[in-house]
Amino acid sequence: MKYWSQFFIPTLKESPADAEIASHKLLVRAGLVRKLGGGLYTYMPLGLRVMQKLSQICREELDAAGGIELWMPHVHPVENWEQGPRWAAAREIMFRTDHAGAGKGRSKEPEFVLGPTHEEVITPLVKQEITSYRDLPKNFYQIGTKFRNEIRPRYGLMRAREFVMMDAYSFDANDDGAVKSYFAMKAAYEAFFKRIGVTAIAVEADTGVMGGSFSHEFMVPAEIGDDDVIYNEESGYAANREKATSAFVPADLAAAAPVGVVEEFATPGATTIAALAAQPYGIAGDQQFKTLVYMGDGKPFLVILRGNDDLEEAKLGSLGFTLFRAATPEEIEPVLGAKPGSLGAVKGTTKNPDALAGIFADHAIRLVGNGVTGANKDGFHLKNVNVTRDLAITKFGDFRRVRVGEPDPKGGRPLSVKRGIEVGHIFKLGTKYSEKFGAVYTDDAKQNHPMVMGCYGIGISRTMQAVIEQSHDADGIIWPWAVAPFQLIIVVLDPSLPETSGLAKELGGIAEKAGADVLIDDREERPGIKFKDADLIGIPMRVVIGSKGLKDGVIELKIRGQKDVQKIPVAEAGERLAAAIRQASSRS
RNA sequence: CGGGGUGUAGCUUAGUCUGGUAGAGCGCCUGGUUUGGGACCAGGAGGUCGUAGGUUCGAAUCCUAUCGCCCCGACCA
Repeated sequence: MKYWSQFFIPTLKESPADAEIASHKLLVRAGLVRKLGGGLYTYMPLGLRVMQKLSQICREELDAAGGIELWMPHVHPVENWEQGPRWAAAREIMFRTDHAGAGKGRSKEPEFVLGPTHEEVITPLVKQEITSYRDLPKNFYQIGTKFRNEIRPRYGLMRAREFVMMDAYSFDANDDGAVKSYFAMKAAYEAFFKRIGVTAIAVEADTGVMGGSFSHEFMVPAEIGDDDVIYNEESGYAANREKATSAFVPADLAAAAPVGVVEEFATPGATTIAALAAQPYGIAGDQQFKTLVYMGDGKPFLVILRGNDDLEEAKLGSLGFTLFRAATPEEIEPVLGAKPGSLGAVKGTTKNPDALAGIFADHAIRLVGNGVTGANKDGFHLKNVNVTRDLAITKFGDFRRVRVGEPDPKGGRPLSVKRGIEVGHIFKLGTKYSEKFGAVYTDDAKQNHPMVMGCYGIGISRTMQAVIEQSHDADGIIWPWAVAPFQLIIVVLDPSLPETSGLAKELGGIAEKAGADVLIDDREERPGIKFKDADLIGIPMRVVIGSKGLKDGVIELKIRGQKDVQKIPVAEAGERLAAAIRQASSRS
């Protein structure tokens, strides 16, 4: 039981100037957080209580799923990262210590980094501690601070430089076990989000810099989300746009027969798909091949798409390059022999084919069959280019961005899109890290194998904001019961009177016994301020004790977000309140 | 890192174009009247106008540099 006057809940009437979205404004207005700098926040007493509740529920669900909690350092020797598989890609977002040596009597200071996640720490630890199949599987987790020097922090806690995350790492003897661990975690995540009263849907996701073989993200549907979820409600298909695919290209599509010899024609000034589609050429986008040049680990490679399709850049991650980016015109010309706008991949037209790391084609170009592409000669294109005869494709793959309305891959129904906030992510990693760090075990036939890993994250602080984004109204936050900083607020309208303050204390005690965290607003403020504040900070259950009500022998009980107010005789108040609390607790 | 915007009291801001005593609301302090949905009256404290240079008789205002913050893009839990 806390008294408002002795606690610290600095609420604000006005929204801070630097907040744009509802949840960010409410975080600040309700006194949950205060900003130190971009992406750096103090969790104020009320916000900390929510974080602690989220952490505890997360802990309980992971423990139930077999997780083992530990605590790893946030400061990592840089060597761990240099040894790991993703240093090149991850270093950009990592905070690093000064490497200078002066002043401490050493020729060179050791270099440290602040941990953005902990694969590079847990894997060497497990290598050291676990060597036998008898000790597998194991799933370790921690709940703590993560550091990422985000280029652009955003929306309060939504993308912060320092944030609180649960991260878990599973180690299995074989792939079947790893799949089992993965789906046990998926179930634990679903239980967690259900308990905290948040709608979060699991969607197929790209594995990104983390690597690994498959992955799901947990998305809270919200307009302000950073991600597009492509889905069909009926079939149950849901995927991040980066990963989403469609049945747009039939799997059994036959290869198109050639229609004639490849022929060069002049296209002065026409350097875009649209320009070729216009007069005088009139070549529709779906009759063109689009040739893009990328650099993969320093070597150029080509991506061929249907003319009117867009590249989904994240899908290039499946090609296995550690780092890739679009090539610059200066890099393109020596390889292909032309500037962007006249590029193609027809055999014999590339200036320096040996420089290429590969030619990768999206399946959809098979729909083009015979089409037009750049001649690798500025101002010229080729027609009658046949996919199988004329293009030396290294590998076909899914590289195009899906479009809304295309048939979903599960049932052929039209795909839709909505925005989502990524609050959790699970990866089946495979042996990427265990091989790099030598985390092997010996099986019952004395054979050594790398452990098969999975890794899992829930953004606890981001989830707190996602809850607000999903659950608020014009007056303020509406906390789900399980994560509310306090579940019951007792508003004492005349706190100086012994009968009101005495009754508040008595009812508060009863409510606590029934399982609620209780806040008593005992401030000497006008009623309006107290009601507004109670709504703003979003306490789910409210009792009002005032001398007016006591004259009639009643107190009031109201549920946040509902309109009706129950008047309850003082004599029944304790019992009725306890019952209401038990009911609310059991529902959450 | 590219593009756009912005920095004035604890908070929200006016004033900047067109240089001339820095103004308001909220909050805070004192006194009074109030007291069931962000009260009212009277009085008061609080600002080197992000920072550093420059132009000028004179700079919040014009110029240059620099830093912070916000938004859009590429990345992430």
